[in-house]
Amino acid sequence: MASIKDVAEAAGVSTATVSRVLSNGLHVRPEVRERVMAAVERLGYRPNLVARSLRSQQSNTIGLIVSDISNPFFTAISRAVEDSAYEQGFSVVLCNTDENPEKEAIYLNLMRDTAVAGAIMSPTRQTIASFTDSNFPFPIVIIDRSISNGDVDVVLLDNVDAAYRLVTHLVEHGYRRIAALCSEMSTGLERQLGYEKALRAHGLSPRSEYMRYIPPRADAGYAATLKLIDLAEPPDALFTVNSLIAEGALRAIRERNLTIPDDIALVTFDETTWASLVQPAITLIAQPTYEIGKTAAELLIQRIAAPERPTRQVILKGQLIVRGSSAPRQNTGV
Amino acid sequence: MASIKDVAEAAGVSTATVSRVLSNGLHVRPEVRERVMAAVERLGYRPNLVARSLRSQQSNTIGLIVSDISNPFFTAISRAVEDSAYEQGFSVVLCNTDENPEKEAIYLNLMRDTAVAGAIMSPTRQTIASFTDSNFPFPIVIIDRSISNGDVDVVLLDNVDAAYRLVTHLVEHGYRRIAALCSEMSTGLERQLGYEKALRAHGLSPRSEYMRYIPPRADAGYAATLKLIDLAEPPDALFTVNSLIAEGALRAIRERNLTIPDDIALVTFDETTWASLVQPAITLIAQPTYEIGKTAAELLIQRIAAPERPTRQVILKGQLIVRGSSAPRQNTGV
DNA sequence: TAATAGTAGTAAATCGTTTACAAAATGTGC
DNA sequence: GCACATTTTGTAAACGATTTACTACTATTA
Repeated sequence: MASIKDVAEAAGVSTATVSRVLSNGLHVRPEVRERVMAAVERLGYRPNLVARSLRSQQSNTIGLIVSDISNPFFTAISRAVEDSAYEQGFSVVLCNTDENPEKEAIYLNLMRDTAVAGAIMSPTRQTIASFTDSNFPFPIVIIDRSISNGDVDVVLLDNVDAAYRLVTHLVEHGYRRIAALCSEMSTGLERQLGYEKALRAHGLSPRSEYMRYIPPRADAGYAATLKLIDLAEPPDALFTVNSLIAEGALRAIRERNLTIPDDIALVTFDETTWASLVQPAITLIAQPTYEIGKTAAELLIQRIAAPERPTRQVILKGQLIVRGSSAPRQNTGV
Repeated sequence: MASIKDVAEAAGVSTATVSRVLSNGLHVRPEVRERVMAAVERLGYRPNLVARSLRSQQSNTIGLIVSDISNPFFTAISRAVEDSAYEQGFSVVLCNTDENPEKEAIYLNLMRDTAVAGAIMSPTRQTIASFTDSNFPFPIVIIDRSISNGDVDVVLLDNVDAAYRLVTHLVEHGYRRIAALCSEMSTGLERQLGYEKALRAHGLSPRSEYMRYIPPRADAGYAATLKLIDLAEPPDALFTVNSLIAEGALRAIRERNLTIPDDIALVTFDETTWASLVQPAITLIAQPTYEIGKTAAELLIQRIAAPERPTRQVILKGQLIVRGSSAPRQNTGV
């Protein structure tokens, strides 16, 4: 494969001149530039990005570190990140952590060792706890989860507000015994906050037996929902904090032959294909996933260009999409 | 950040010795090795992978080039690829082509310029047509689509067989007017072949008005299904070649207030969350997506280690999952 | 004891760029 | 035609690792 040396030789100039022609074209006679370009063309020369990266101490690669790309939320984000990166001439290294801090640490080290230009990540709880901005030798944008200590760029949903609106919607539609399936991620906790705030705002008090912390997985949502249904006084509505938990909940409700929303209403976070296809369709808060990913990529690329600019926290609002799963409660009161 | 030079200095040896300690440990006195390791530890030294890559002319990165990571099929594959890569110490660069040959070419050039160890790709039609194995300076494994010319590693489904079984299942359940929504990808064409083969094997002849070529998108599936439904003699079953088309088909069927399977049966390819959650659930051929991705990654990594080994074509069978959307046809014959 | 083999370590070349600096060429004003 | 500024070009040193060629030392064997 032709190197810059070959091009220089073929054009009868030094490598420095070739480099100048290719980078900015400054301080090069038009005639020489033509000769160089011709040689580049003829030899099919393409700059070696590894060498460039070594010399310039940075690359055009960004890392995307999420818990699981199979989660539709992160799938959409990754698509948005990759699109934006492509537009700006960056490429994306994909990393799944499975919420495992060790895996996460390994990936962060990899980022460092390969001199990435920056990374977008949804950190595990441990990392959030120990986070300080000086940890990393490259810029980072945090998505989805909030970081209390540390001055970083962040893009996330207004979770408290979103949960508040979702639960308020349930109350307004006549539901009173509203149970919640939350995860222990920061996201889940904030949504719990919004849930409780909404209950209180409408004169209802949170009941501990209606509040469960579970891992964000369908099987966990399934198991927890069965337990809720089997309570002496089962809930008349179920609030879940993500689509995987909701999926499990739906399966459990179906298994017990309950009707949505007559026996129990179901609302959740995150728009998915299935949420609009099942009958009744599911009421939910749609996160602007594509926009989150796009914004994160833009923030990152801007910071790469200007490391000293002040950090930004972008808080996006969710969109309440009302569907059949939370239709106004018939007849029965509390 | 500490370099190998700093470590060498700190340990009072040359950089070559440090390198040897870190790579194989050969020809180094235990005492010296200890000193070096201590220095590595103390300085928190981590080898610079860019430098290593430049010197060794290859990296531990592999490319994954697919049409769209949002397609659940490719989401699952990417997860499997990333898992396998992680286990073997490789990282994955994600590329979406949107079936655009130019984007694909840009990505392939990027792979070359960054000296990736290899790539896994689902090529666009144009690339399939012009494919020759000598095209690329790095190993490639093709997934999902078949390549006629060129001696490459390939992992794909036995599409003809899968489609044959799916359509045969419909026929056995009493359906006779079976329409097909195919894409023009090689995958779609092979599935069409299986569809026609199955019809003929059971004494039915393919009807051109029941055969549509459409892009693999939900909106296209929706539009095409409406047209089929509005035919003078509409089909009594619909065979679609992927989950996106099926999604559109389902929405169209719902819009026309038809009942599945009484008015029209629906079968498709690819297991998705929604296919098992809608009622009736959808009969389909589940591709072993995780296995496809895992196998592809393994083939690739093996070839990276041994470039001269003979190529392999791994053909996997799909799994027919029978559900309500193709329940045996009641009363009415043809 | 000398020849030989093997081990331990060093210095320098290499991978392909970019860039600071120096040198050469060109242009300008008088 | 000379001094000086300006533009163009080349030289060589990085970047940070690996690897080769080579030297020096130790141990083994006849």
